[in-house]
Amino acid sequence: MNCLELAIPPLPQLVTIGHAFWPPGQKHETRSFDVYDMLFVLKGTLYMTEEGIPYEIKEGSMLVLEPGRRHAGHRPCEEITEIYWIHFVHPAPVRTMDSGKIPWSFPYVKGTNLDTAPQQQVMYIPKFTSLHIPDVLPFLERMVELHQALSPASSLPLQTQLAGLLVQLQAAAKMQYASRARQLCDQTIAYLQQHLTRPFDARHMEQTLHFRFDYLARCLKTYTGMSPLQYLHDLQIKKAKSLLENMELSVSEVGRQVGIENDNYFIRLFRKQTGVTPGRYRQIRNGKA
DNA sequence: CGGTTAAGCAACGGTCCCTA
DNA sequence: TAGGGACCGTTGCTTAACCG
Repeated sequence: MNCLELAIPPLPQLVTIGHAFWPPGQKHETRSFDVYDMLFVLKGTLYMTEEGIPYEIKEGSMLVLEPGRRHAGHRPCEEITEIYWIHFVHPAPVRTMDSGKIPWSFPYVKGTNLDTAPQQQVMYIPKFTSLHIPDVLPFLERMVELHQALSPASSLPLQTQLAGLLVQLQAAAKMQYASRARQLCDQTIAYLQQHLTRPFDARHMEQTLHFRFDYLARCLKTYTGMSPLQYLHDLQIKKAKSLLENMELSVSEVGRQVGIENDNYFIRLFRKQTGVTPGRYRQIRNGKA
């Protein structure tokens, strides 16, 4: 399934939302404008074409029309068709990606107290997919309600409902189409993040995730290129970097905080991953190099 | 003198490759 | 998929040098 990759921040901003029942014979107008148009079909079928590509949006499906593209209804509805539409503004998608190839667990660099701008991140929404309607309907209904009684008290909740809906769509894209190997890779990453400060224990990981260690390691390597231990070290060194930059802890204490008791080993590992020793790294980052 | 870093050594365990 | 073996990385320990 194709997903649109949108850069955040900023978060998408809602322009309008609507709920309608289209009678048989009604067809979407032909137009091109600079907002995203998200269409959810609850009953019936809507026929939409975008830049010459036809879509049949059946009951329980959604389609995202992109800004700046020409879209039109290429066939009238054949029955009473219940739809929700949402218009929101946001820069054009960075790219379109197959959901199976999205690096869902790629770790972002976290902001620190020295940063003055948010780190650039991305979000994904499915371009065209079927949905579990009970998951998204509460968001749609609440948004219509808030939009109808728009006021200073409801405008922020309305925008947060849109964000919640987008979270739901992203989660659906991730879960519905991820292979078992991909899911196991994500579970392994979650395990490593949760057990960051504990000594690595392959047997405990097997028992927790209910798969043989060999298989879990292979799944992880397929999508991250790293073994479990390598991935764990990557997480530990990232956390150590943050502690060195932002806390007044000794190198030994930083090592302990990230789960590496042995000073010597911590320094060697840090140097191997970053090319510099922990003390040197702190000097460089604090501008004392 | 204390904190940090480097290096050598040995034991252990993980990884990789091959075979059945 | 499992097991065996070679290789290599990790880990803990020790010693020593450097620096403020």
